[in-house]
Amino acid sequence: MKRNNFILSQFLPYRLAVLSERVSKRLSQEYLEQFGLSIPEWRVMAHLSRSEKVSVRDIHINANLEKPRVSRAVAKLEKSGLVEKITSEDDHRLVEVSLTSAGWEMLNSFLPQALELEDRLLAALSDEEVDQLIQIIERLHTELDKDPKAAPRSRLDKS
Amino acid sequence: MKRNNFILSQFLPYRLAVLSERVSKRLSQEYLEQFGLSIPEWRVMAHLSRSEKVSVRDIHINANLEKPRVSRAVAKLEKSGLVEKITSEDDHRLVEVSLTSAGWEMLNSFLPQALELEDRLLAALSDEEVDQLIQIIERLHTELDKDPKAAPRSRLDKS
DNA sequence: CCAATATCGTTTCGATCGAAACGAAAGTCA
DNA sequence: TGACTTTCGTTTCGATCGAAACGATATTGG
Repeated sequence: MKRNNFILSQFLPYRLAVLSERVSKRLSQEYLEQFGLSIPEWRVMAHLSRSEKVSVRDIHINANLEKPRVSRAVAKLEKSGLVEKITSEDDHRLVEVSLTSAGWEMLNSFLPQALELEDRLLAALSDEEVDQLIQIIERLHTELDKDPKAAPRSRLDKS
Repeated sequence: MKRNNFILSQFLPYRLAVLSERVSKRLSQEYLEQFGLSIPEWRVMAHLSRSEKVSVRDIHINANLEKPRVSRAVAKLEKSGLVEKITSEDDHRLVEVSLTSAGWEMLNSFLPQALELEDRLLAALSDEEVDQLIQIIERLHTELDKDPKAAPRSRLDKS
């Protein structure tokens, strides 16, 4: 019956989860209201903003979504006309996903809002703190990379 | 068809989500394997480590879990004998949730592991960086507090 | 006192989840 | 070539999710 001094609200994994959920919820509220998109659907759209003719697997890797989630999100986006699916000529297993013009309209309308929300958040930090945050996140990932039991990190764009 | 320069992997909400999910997954792997607990169940246990005779509502507020999740987690924990539910004498609507001795055993066995995993992560950072991270998280929350459309923050323990 | 309202925890319901199985298509290698 | 393996995207299946409705209890206000 030993009493412990563990404090959930000061526990790093919990802290990260709470902040992340709060930020995500705030953002998803917008694209849900305005475009009826779910989180996986938004991720797919956001990823497509940089790449055309992308496979499901590519989205899976780069948008941190499990394969079934991508498959379902893409299917829904296709149904609502934001995205187009074409089976690749070269490899009939592959599907080439790309934005339709309606998809581009959605992004052109929403990306500025997304960036504005990010800016508003980051405005709470000094320039140095922003750098620190990014560096800290990177360090934590690097530490996880060493842990064989941690999920491998999706190859993130290094810029 | 305007091309945009939005980069998902550099977008703060996404960055936070990816890191948080990776950390959570790594940790939950352990308590799932060792004790068969889900994330909500672990959160309930962790919160109970500091408080006895807690209501469902209290857990809901302090462990960042929706009411149905708490209700289900507590029911499952009761079934597996880690937790006890007693309807309050004073207010028959209230349920007093508390740890059983088996529950304490679980925590005594697992909390050190949880803290060790946290330590391993934080070892990647200097002491200053740890402080910075905590301060940055706090600042971002404070910024969200100003946003009327953001979910209100669970009253977190201020220490 | 009693009606109206508020609060607590559970349950319902339709939606979403991911691990695993799957069929289809390519790649490998003897 | 032809069996075997690998890869791709989808689908199945049982589990979990949260918004809303719910019954039960407590509180409020006239």
